[in-house]
Amino acid sequence: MIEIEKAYEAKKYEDKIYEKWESSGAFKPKIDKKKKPFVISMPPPNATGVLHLGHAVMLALEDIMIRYNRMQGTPTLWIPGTDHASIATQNKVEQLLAQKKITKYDLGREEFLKEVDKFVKNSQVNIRNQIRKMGSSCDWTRERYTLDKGLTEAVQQVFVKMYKDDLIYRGSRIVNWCPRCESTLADDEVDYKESGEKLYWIKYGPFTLATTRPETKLGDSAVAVNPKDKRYKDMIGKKYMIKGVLGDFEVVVIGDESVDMEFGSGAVKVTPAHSFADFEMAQRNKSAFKKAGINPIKEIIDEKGRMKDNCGKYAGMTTKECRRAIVEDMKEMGIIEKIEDYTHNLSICYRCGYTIEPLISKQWFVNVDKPVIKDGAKKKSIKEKSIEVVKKGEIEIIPEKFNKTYFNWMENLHDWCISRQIWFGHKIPVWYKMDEKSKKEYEKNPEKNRYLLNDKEAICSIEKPDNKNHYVHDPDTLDTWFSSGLWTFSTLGWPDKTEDFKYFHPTSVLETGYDILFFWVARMIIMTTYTLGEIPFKTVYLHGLIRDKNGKKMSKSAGNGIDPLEMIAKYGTDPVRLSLVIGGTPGNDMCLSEDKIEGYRNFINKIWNASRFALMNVSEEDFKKKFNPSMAKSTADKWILTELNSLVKATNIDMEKYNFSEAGMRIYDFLWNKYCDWYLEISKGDHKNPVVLLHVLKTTLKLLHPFIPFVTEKLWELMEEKNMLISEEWPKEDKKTIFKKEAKDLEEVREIISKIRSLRSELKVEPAKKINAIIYAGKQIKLFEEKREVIIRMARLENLQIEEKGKKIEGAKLITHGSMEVYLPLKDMIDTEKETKRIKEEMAKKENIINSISAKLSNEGFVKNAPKELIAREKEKLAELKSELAKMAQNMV
RNA sequence: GGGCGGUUAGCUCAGUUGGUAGAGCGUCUCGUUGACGUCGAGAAGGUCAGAGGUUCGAAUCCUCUACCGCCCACCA
Repeated sequence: MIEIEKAYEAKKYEDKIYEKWESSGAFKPKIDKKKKPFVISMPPPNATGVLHLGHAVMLALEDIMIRYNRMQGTPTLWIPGTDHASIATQNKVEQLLAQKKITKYDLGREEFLKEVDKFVKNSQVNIRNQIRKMGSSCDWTRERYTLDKGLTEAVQQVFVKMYKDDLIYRGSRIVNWCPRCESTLADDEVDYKESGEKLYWIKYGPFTLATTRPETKLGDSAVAVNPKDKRYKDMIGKKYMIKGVLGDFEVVVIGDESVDMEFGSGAVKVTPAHSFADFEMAQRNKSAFKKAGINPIKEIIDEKGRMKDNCGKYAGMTTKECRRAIVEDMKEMGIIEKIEDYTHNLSICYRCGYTIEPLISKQWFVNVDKPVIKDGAKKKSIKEKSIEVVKKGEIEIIPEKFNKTYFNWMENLHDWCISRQIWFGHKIPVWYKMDEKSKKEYEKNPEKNRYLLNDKEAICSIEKPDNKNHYVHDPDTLDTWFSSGLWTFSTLGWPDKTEDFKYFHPTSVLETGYDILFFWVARMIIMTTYTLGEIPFKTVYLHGLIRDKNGKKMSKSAGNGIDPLEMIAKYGTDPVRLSLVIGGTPGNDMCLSEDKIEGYRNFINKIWNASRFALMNVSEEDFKKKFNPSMAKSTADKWILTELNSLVKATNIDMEKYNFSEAGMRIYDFLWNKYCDWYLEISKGDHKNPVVLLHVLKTTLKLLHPFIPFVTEKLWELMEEKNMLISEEWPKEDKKTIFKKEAKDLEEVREIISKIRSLRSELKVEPAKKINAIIYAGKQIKLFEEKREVIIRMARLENLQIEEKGKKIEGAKLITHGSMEVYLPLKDMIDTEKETKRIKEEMAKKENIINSISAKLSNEGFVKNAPKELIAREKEKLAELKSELAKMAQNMV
């Protein structure tokens, strides 16, 4: 007999329990080549900072999978780590420096990177603590960081391999450029924001055309029209002189299908150097430009978003300033016809929100269409291969609906721009040969003198080329997703052929939010199938976004955010985990409120108190007894064991199908509504069986452990178990604990008690008032005799008479259950009028059901086509209802 | 513009091969019964968005409509 506190206090135990797990080595798998391991690479949080709910739900779900598999006896590995998140982190540090009025240029590259490292080290300490707070059972001895030496080597090796395969090339193309970050961005790193702008109608030689960006007129080289457009058809191929604010200039008219005849005047000015659509149009119409002798590319905006020197008096202005000035000048010249309000989508940087400036720049790209992966006689592009592994089912995406999204994205993938003009990140392993003079010149200002990097004299190599020539390292760093694309295998020691790599790769599950399916998941598939020729993971499980109570996105500005750490401090980790898992289905967003967390805190306390009761009722001696099915004595024992067995069975199915919410709910229901409300209550009477009481509880604790590891582990410890629960064996089905007859019997007792309770409540008989009851139990007389004490106590009876059968008892209320009858002599306690009304309503309800079932049974089609079992069940139900209805009439006063 | 998804109790959502609907929270009534008031007992509450179709039978499958949401593309 053990006495514990009345309420569970999470704060007192959680940190200690975590420490105990970690120091015991339970998080570290033992490599056993006879067994297939279960592996998850934790999506590495950005090294920028604090844990939010997105991380919390990720950690909760992954820890559930990990603990479940570990308890199955599978060697289980969960690798934690952090991502350097180049742009995000660099921006963050720049912001911090800005508070001290320092820019990165003040510090210089080297010093700035030292600052970033300091910041990252600090963040990592926080992140580690926060991951621990969530109870995550990951293997810290294998923790990795994308800028680790080993991972950096992996990145360089893959780059070199791609370079040798001619998959990587350096080229001048139009790119998304963020003038604030002064870097390129990948297509999917661009966000769009609706913005109220102006549409300027400009007189343009023989045309009038509409534009939102009059300042780009300085870079125009053509006017495009739709070849089907009768108005302009004859002008295609001709050259025109256009009056401009800096004097006249020449354009050629090109015909392009993409021009919308309905929009504006149907004629578009073309600025290939500063618009994606225009760039593509120029490429499609190369010959027209050539014929006209016009160079399509006229660059007018620089990397800082300012007008270039070729823009005369506008040179040096930002594009915005230039627009204002140029519109004024155009007005003066009388070439502005009208200005309209216009709303459209502005492209902005996903990291800093600054307006994107498309411009032409020399960058490194990955060719996604070049056939390079050998597949039998054929060769496949990385894009094709990545589509194939999902199509063939080698990788399964949960929920399935994201397959389509994935294919759609992959199929439309363009060459991936991987170079970033960011200081923080993996340097591109390319070296440029230069003479001494150029090198000196270059090094004075690498940012500005990039043009000196001659890629015809470039060498791709991890080490600096070692000879007498002068070499300059490529100043750029790689897109952060390049390195995270290697995450599943770079963390396992690749390119070294380590034991870890050989044993644990490919990983089992990749669990993450659907919002980074493209950013990360798709890139891991690309990079891994290309580099290793194998998939990175077998299953992708995508969770949804966490929203607030009203389904709104949580954000700082809206003030509706919930801080997981604050909730943990208030309620404990277990409730936070449960509230993030229950009610969530893969791929769907989920609402979270503090109420919900509080509700699960109550559940945790319920478990604590159920255990408290059990511990108080189990003697020293009983503790030592090992449960076996023959110890089940009473009907209640057999019922709860049968229920437990089906719980175990259903839970296992749910866990295998990744239905964690269902699994959690089912265990919740079992513990609260079956174990506590019935079995435990019954146990307070004559039929106490401490061994079963404890066995059922302990099995339930095991099932709950992946969901709520802390409280279950604490209780396990209190039960004086030697092993920690984290390393216990997961419950299996045991057919010997199925007692069909007894389980059904107890359900009948439960039903009778519920019906008496319900009637008492309907008739407003106070709980304190004890009443008499007579049960005609028929064949079940023995069962009801056995359960006499339970019925009296739980239905709050004074006297209970149990007979096999008997006469009607006049004036007593009748409850029926099957062929059983229960009479409650309540004559004096009832409001007759209300009671008559109630009975009439109930009888009407019953009649309705009877009618619909009879209709069904007299329907030829139903009888012919429905399964026999169903028909039999319906018939039985009908008979029962009819007899109950007949008996109900007796209750009419 | 292209694609995907949603619409079930007051709220948040389950519903697994089609067999007349479930949970949590909230609401109402009652209750200091030997673990728990972070509790217990009981109750009310739904034409499963609308219309049509397939079927003996539809929340579930098909078509259309309405409203909501997301992703992708981005038009000057």
